[in-house]
Amino acid sequence: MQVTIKDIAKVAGVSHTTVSRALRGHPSISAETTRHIQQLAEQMGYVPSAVAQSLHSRQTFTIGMVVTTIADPFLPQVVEGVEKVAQAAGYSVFLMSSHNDPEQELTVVETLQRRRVDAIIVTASRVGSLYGDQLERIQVPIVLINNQENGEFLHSIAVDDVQGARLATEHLIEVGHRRIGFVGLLTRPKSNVHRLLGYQAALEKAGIPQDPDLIFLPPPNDDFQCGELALSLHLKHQVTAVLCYNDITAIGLLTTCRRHQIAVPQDLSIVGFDDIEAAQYVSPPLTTIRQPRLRMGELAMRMILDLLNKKSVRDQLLPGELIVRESTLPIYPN
Amino acid sequence: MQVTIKDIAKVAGVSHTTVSRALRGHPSISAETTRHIQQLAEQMGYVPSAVAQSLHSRQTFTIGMVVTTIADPFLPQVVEGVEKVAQAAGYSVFLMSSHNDPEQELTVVETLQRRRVDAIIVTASRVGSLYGDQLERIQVPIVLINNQENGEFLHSIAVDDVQGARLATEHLIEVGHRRIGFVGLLTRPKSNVHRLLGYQAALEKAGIPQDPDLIFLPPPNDDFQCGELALSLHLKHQVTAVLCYNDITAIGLLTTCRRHQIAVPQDLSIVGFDDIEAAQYVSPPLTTIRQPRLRMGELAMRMILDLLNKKSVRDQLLPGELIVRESTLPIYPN
DNA sequence: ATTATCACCGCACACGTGTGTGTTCCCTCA
DNA sequence: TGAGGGAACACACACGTGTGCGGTGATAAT
Repeated sequence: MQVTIKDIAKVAGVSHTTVSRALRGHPSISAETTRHIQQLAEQMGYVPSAVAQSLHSRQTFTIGMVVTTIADPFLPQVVEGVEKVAQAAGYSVFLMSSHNDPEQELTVVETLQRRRVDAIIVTASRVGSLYGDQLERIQVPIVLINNQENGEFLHSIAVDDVQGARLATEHLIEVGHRRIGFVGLLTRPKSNVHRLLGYQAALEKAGIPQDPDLIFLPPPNDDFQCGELALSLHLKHQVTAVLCYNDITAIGLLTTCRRHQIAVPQDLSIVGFDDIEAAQYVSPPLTTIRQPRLRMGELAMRMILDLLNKKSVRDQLLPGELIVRESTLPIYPN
Repeated sequence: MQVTIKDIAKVAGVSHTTVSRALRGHPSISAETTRHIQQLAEQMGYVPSAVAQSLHSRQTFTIGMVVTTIADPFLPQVVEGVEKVAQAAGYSVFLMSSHNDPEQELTVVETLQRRRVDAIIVTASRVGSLYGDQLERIQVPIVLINNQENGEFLHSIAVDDVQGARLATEHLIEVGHRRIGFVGLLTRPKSNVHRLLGYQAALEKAGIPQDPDLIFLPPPNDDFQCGELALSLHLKHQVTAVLCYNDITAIGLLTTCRRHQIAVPQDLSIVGFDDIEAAQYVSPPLTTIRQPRLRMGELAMRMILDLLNKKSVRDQLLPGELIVRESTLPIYPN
């Protein structure tokens, strides 16, 4: 059984009110009594109940972090950033997985309501169209990270997919490629379109005619398998370089290339997106667009804190960063 | 402002007691009233307060999941398993990082006490010697996953490091290797020793004399860098195969080999431990010992549930599984 | 000596929910 | 017709903490 302020009060021979005030340093309690009670609390191993405090103060100092699955290699760093800032500010994080299952998503939202979280962060979900109605009912701030729907009524932090994809494509053009393929993923509708737009913008700016055959949208599938299927871009359409929707897809393509004796980057250059951990470990190490995952998590939580303090915030669109490794090579090395 | 049972009571013209009972289907409330109130609750968007319920019932249906950092590639799957079982059982998970910082570890433990979590799961920490005293004070069940200290008073789930390392070493011996190196990590004292024991047991069983020079314990460092440093085993001591403490270390070694034009597996065979995601993506794909991470998380949470139900539980030592990929090769291919 | 001032502390209630113990009303049966 | 009983609900309190307000005693001011 846990020690309460009443227990301390009984031992100290005062009311629980006095104990409460002494522990919080209230000025109307004499210095001596305060010291005595604090010492007593220490001795008795008193730990205040956040539950009772929450009931009274109507804040829980908890936030809900909703992910599809924490096993997605993109997410751990984001969560790390969120947790870091949250902990420093005295908040704790409920981690909840939705698994892209509509029923579980509803359960998650309902659970967060029951738990009276002070705010919610949602990553890479199709929130907005699916269970946006549910979310609007909730009275707490919500921040979306890389969401796949336009929810204007909510706050968001996202990477600039257009700029990132353009940067990657420009890199390929710069080193001499002209037949450049794009591998998209239909499971991420919004950012897929944006990355495609960035790819096209770079081509257009360079005066390279667009060829619809070079845009490959595999049927919804495992990200890795989508990359494997994309080999046809090289075999059928003779592209010399490919921009993949993300690193997993790029690694899938990379793996298939090895199996088919296609040398990367000599025969085919490959660029990914995200810069997950594994990107630097594959061989050849993957050229990619880095998303500042840790910072995105930190920013999301900072935004939450601002919202809770009634400060005004504005949505953030963060630039991607080109990380040149060894999976891309000038087509005509000089 | 959230709807409470009192609000419903006012609208329905009954006491809040009746509302409470109606919503829980108490038999002493008439069927008609029950139906009416439940319908009213639905309409008014009532969501019960877990905070108030916790205060009354003295259970929070939350558990604390303590990790060093969620960015460790070993952990996401474990957390996934925990969260999955927890959610199905109506529990929510607080994710807390300790960052191997003693001060933060204390903060974390104190926070979990304040939050009145029903149980705690700790992964791969030096718990027991460091802040074990703190943990013993807590009255809730604690389960450790792959802990690095012997805390006999606590419950644990761990992979069989001895068996796993023996399995890996036997594999190398079986394909013809006799000069086999071992790369350990001093940052994980307990499992490091166990894996070393497994390695030695396999050598002994095969009648291969032990050579202290082949056991390499790099100074505490980044796991990846430890792998890089281990190249000396090959350069100085002519080993033909190396068992690395974990996959990150193995990948570090792999990367350095590529840089030094050492062909893997032709010149050097490498075995890792853990089977993290990246292991299958590197080239050559890494032969390793798989830890059933998802299942370990599930088992940990199931054990928690059993403990909360006063069932007796026993510690689990799970076998590792040899995953043969392409980083190991017979020394004399036939 | 009476009142004002002040330091210090306790009473009572609130937060939202759940439960033991009444309490009321109606019906039944001797 | 009165007692007994049961159905249906309300009262009051508890969980642990925090706070407005009022009270007590001592000292200072008039």
